[in-house]
Amino acid sequence: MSSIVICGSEGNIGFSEKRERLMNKLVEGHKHATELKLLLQNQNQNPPATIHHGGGSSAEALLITKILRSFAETLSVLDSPSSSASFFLNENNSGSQLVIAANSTNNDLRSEEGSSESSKRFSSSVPKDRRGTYKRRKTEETWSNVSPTTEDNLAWRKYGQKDILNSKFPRSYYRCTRKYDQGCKATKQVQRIQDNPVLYQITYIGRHTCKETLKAPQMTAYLLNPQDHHQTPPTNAIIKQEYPKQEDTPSGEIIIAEKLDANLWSELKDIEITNPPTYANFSAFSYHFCTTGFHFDDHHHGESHML
DNA sequence: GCCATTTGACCACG
DNA sequence: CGTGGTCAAATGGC
Repeated sequence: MSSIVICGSEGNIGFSEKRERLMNKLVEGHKHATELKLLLQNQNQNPPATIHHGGGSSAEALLITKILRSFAETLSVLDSPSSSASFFLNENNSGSQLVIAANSTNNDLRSEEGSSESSKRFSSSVPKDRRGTYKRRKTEETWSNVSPTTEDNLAWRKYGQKDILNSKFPRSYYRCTRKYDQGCKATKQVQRIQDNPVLYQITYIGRHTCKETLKAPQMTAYLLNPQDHHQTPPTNAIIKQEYPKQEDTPSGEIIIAEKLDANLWSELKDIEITNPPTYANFSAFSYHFCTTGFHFDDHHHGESHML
């Protein structure tokens, strides 16, 4: 199962309710599978020598991995705009993810609703010296995916968080840790999907121009094959992860999902390594659809959003 | 004390 | 003028 393309259908309006129920069921299933997986892991990790990454005896773990992946994929598909987006399975890192090839009319994380919070700290009326004028970049290569985890094994530094209009969850802004070292302009935005808080919509803006070091060498193999660089989004693999915690984690399930995903990843490595062609094909395929020249004109496309 | 995150303020843009 | 993206002082963890 390397790549899946689901070409968007047209307005399935009457389906919203069914879809919601479906999603609930799927989330539930995902949760159960997660628990099962953790159970298995615990069993297998008790023995002193846990040399193997991720733990878990291969057969069961693999199976659960697949199950979880199926859930994640299905959820992502359901959770995606019914318009003209395409979805791809992206296995480059932490478990299963769907890459949504941004289409020209929509690009963002916006979608959600119900805002309102104002936790002002203390209003310091002291005017701050104003930092140099900064330009907001307008056209950058962007791509996004939906994932049960915010983790992607890339080195990011959080530099901001914003409450978004009509969004229940804030959006977090990350930049590459090498921004100042190496002038890397990659950034990403992470936002929890309102109708399905188990999932995060992660939008990457700009690709890494830095040379990163590897944190987990094995991961590199996956991240990208250098050969296809017609448009290589998140090129290099990374090193360290800078955000050990989730943006907002109201319930424990997300954490579980994340933990799980880390393990998923290590297991997926095995899968992929034994199946190099699969990955290669997938990789080329997926990235082929990544967007360039994206505009930050969110305000206009209220209709295209994740439900 | 250093470094990453938080968070209010500032700024670009529609 | 409202909204979202970025900056940098304040804060917190190690």
